Amino acid sequence: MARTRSSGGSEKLIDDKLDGTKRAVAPLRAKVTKKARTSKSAVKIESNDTPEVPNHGASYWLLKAEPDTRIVKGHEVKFSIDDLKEMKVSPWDGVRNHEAKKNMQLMKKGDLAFFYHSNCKVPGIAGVMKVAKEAYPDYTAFDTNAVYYDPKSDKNNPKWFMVDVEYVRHLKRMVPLTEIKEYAESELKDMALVRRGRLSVAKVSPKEWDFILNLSEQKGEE
DNA sequence: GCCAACGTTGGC
DNA sequence: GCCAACGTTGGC
Repeated sequence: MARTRSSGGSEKLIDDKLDGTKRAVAPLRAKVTKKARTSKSAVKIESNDTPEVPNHGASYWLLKAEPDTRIVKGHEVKFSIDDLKEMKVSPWDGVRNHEAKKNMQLMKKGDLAFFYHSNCKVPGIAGVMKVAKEAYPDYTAFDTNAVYYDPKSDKNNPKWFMVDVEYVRHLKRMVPLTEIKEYAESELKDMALVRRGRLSVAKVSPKEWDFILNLSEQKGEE
């Protein structure tokens, strides 16, 4: 389950969230004083009421995609960090698992995510991206010709959602799954990637995030 | 390409 | 609403 390079498609079919969970609080840009734009009736954002999360309220995630071409129902499926780099921004479509979907619906614009390469010679974390658009209906589920068409998803009551992600960077060095597993009983013992291998969209704790970034900076010469 | 782990489906 | 059968994920 992963994003695939989708064949064209009307990207802005539906732009609004349909689940009504809109949250007014923008990711807090640290100390920058928020100037109300033209209107004094603009909502005042006072306090960071999510103090438990560092990095100013942003969260970290991990999303899996398959970088190698594979044929699924007659369609080529493939999406790598290089593809994302080329596209700059892309919808992350094709997630067909409820827990993964739920995680995508929790993503906030500006959150950071690891791009994980799965089902390939060397599975592992290849790069960093950020959430460019929060969850909205996955229109590929409505498209009878799409790989991940789901007849049970109705435009008026969408079953599947996606976010848009934006390329940030490749890691200096890809961090392979084998290496991550070396810490499965220590620093990364609670990591979803380790404990819930099949979940394609998972949360990453700030500590795990930093730990993996550190790994990627070490033994860098390849 | 095998297969373990785990998610989903459907009969009862 | 249990649970066996079935399907899928994804590392190896």
